[in-house]
Amino acid sequence: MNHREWSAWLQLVGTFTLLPAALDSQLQREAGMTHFEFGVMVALSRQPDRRLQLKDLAVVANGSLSRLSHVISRLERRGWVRRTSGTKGRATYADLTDKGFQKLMATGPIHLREVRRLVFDVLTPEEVKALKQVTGRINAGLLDGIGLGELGRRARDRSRRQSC
Amino acid sequence: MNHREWSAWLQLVGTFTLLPAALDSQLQREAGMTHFEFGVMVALSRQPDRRLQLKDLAVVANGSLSRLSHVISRLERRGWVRRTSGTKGRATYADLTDKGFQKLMATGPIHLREVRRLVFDVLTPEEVKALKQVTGRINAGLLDGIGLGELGRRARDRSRRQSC
DNA sequence: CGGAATAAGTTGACGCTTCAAGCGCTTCTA
DNA sequence: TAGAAGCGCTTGAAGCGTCAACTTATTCCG
Repeated sequence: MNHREWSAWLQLVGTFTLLPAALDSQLQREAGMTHFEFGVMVALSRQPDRRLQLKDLAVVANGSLSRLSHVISRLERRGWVRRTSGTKGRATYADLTDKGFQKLMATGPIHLREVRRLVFDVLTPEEVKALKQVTGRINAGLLDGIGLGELGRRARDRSRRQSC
Repeated sequence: MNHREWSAWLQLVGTFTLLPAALDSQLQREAGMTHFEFGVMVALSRQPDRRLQLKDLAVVANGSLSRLSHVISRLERRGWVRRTSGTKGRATYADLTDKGFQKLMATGPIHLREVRRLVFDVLTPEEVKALKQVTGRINAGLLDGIGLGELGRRARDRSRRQSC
């Protein structure tokens, strides 16, 4: 790891330590919700029928199913989301309620203003482009890794089982 | 917020959701420590005498004093760090023990390999340069915000006091 | 000098995330 | 068609972070 890489690494660590903390703190203060919860609600609001199966929601929101289940319970308690037992077997859907949609409409602009202030106001258009490219590549690797990891694990489990 | 910015934002959120999770998970599994704890120990190890006052450690590690106090307690329980009441008044120092240093020597390479795999292996040298530049600018803004906030608060408090 | 403000650090409670275990539908497959 | 395996989801406990309150030492200032 050369000098430039090390210094880039320190900066990256700084960003993913400070930025989520800043966003969470602001959303918590001004809207009583987490950044993750906000992301979940945004994902729901972008669907035509404002609903999504938990399994898919987990992928979109980059979270585990377990985490999502807890989060949906909290959002349900606040009346922003409702669980719906889907018609097909074990599927569970999360529906954004009207109250949840209104909350989102009220919160969105506040949050976006903060994002703009903390991120895009300090970057030139070329830097934005570079940011998108770099994070895109890192994420591809991360998601790839997960995919490979799961497949690998399953394959391993299967072969282990066969060998017994 | 235009289209390119929005897409860059989604990628950035993905990165700071997935990357810390991946790093924490690996460090937890293979070394029984958090990424933040690792960072704290690295910071200590870089000092000539392997010690740092908590207040300064907090700045270096991008964490609150409270968080640090808890973390140091945990590290102390594992024998990797020792608290030392400094000679000057209320200062408290954190000392990296020999055991802690050895642990760090054993863990460092494992972690760095993962960092390389997840981040630098997927980036070209130009992208590394861009990453450093962009995150550097964002962090400057974030720290500035804090700095301004504190200075602002103090100035406000002072002027309020004077006006009474 | 003496009291107020401040700075450094600690603590405990509360909320969120993770991890492991478990439950109940499906879908294979023998 | 019955049993096994897998999937989608839930749950409870344990660990970590944050916040607010508190303690103690220090500095400022009249």
